[in-house]
Amino acid sequence: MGTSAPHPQPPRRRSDVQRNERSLLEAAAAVFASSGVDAPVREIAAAAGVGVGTLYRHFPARSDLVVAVYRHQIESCAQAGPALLAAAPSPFAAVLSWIHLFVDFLGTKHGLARVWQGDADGFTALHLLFIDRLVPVLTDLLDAARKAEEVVAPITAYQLIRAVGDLVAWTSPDPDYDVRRTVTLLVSGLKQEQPELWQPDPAIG
Amino acid sequence: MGTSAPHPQPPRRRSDVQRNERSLLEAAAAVFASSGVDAPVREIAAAAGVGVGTLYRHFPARSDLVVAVYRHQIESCAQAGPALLAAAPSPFAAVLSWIHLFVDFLGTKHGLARVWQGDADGFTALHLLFIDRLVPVLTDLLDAARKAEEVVAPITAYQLIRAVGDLVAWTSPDPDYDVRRTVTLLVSGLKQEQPELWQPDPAIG
DNA sequence: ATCGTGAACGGAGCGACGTTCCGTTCTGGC
DNA sequence: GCCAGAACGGAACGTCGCTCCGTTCACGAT
Repeated sequence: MGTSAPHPQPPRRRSDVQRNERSLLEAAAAVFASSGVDAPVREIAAAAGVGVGTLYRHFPARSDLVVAVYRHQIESCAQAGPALLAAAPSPFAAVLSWIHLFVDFLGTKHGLARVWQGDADGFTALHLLFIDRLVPVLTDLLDAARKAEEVVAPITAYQLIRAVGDLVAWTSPDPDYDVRRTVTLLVSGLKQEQPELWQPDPAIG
Repeated sequence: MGTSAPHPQPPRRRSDVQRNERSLLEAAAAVFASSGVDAPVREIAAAAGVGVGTLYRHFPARSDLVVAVYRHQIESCAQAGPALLAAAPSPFAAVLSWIHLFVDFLGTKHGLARVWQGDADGFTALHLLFIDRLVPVLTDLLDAARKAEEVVAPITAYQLIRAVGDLVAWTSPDPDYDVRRTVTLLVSGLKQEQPELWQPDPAIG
């Protein structure tokens, strides 16, 4: 890492390209909000007044479009990490708060988590963005909480954030189920020495 | 055979109906194992040497077919509950073991959890079977662990089992992620008094 | 054995979807 | 004004879940 190319902007950007990309982003934001991130591609293209071909040229994978739409929200979530750590009464409280910030972000987008790791190869742009931006933030929070001896479970930030993502993925209006409570349960497990798994002796049958 | 009908079956069952149902179940089991529970309906029907119409007549919803295939496994999982409670060194160990039994069951069927609550109305046969059979079992385990003061978090069996289901839903070959570890983390949270959520004062900005 | 009938079958067909492909349009430099 | 080539757009293809209805066939009555 060193003198990385500052801004290798290619020669120019045609005006219609920029206009269409803007239209697509606005349309996608609207459609995502009303119909969820699983909305049909055609619907988004139509809302943008654009052909599906154009949509695919700008955003080859659905997750590319999703990250483009939500990038700034993810960014502000990432930036909230250090701030929370500074303001919270304890590192653990910061971890818990930040995770819930993340949950609120994911929860408001129906089915977002279904995208964030939906691909079989798990190599979507969303996945990458999460790992690049969010995992380091959570790692710092966890390290601080560990240093304060509030967290003892040997779990990586990646494991934790992915678990939360999975939990929130299925957000549905079930009155008997509260994701936030579950997430709190998960996070509170960090305070516990992880128990060994007792297994029945198969020989006893 | 003898008087092999202790249960007064309704009028009668045509032989071809029974034959086709058997074929479908066997084919479904094979296809589920090789291609996951999301396998195309046509593939299952073809493997059974049957038309899709027949498949749908026997199993109107995909989850009906799934429960038919896995019913006995779910059943044995349910029956393992009390046994584990009796044999384990502590009620909490029994809870943890039973949950992992459940995880192993779900984990081996790719995408099973995607079905178990896939419907928008969440009213699938699979959902019902889980609630009817598994939730009571886990409730007993949790009660025992609470009585032993090993579990203090106010979480219902339904919430816990659903959380586990959500976690396992996305089982994918990610070397950096281990569902079992996450589940253990979740369960170990049961030992903790649930923390209050600290929230930053929005006035501070 | 045969026959009639209604339940059971099966696969063509429909609509929705993701994705591709290529003839057409239009931008921007000359 | 002109043109090369980038960008467009939507028809088209393959796949999927699910339905619908003409055909087949099991089985009790005869």
